[in-house]
Amino acid sequence: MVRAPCCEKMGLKKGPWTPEEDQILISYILKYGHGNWRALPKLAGLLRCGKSCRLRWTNYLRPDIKRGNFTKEEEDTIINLHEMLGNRWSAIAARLPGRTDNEIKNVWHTYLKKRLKQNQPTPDTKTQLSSQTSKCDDEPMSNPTSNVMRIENQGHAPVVLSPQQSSSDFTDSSAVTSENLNMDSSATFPVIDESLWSDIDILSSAETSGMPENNLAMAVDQELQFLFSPDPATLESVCGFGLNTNEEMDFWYDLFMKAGESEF
DNA sequence: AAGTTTCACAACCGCCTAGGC
DNA sequence: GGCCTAGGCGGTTGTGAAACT
Repeated sequence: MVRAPCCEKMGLKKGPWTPEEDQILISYILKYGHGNWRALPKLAGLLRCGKSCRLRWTNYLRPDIKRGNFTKEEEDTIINLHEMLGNRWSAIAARLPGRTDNEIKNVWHTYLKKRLKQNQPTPDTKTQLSSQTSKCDDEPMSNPTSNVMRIENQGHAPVVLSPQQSSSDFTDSSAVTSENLNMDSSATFPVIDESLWSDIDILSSAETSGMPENNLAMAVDQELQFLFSPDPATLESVCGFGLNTNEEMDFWYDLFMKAGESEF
């Protein structure tokens, strides 16, 4: 892919924004909106690239942004969500109204990570928990095997998201706090690996391409056994908490029917 | 008081993906 | 189907302020 020339080469300004630039950007967006970020700076009369304008707006100028220190509740929420989601800052930000992914990321790196380290268990207890901790501090602590854990919490039970869904799909839900998460922060959930969805895509296309039902059932069976190992009870618990939408319910129901319900 | 280090956060960079053509 | 672009995301850097020596 051919990259657009950087701002400086285009004679565009970089670095901190001035109050005048802010004012121009705000008044333009309030008047005309931001349909096309690339065209916006030109139309607004700013010597900035569209990307810079977008970042300035989304991270700083947006009227719904909450400025000021994070409350204890917000910090706990970030910690809980980070434990579940890892470094998916935008997903975390979607659950904290008025906070941006950039702000949350900064708070995490400068403060919360250290706070967590201070509260970290002693080496003994650490050994016991070793199966739940990852090599990297920034990786989800309850996610020992997968690259990305696609489990999100929608009020009560965690939701397993398909790749077509994002946390922003749930922005209508109220802000998540450690209280209304309604969960034990030490609770761990079976991990859904990102590869699950691609595997299921493959199986789905096999289905539509007319793979014999028995073969398909076996393939799905094996896939699920593998993905949800170590034991079928784990899978059962996955079904129990993961199916919060009718679509998901139907999807998994179909899948399990084909795989042979008795197995689970 | 001056120099150095650490902290906090805004901004940038580069990669990825969806969607249009 | 392949190319291109815009927008989104996470990682990293730059810089001013605060704290420390």
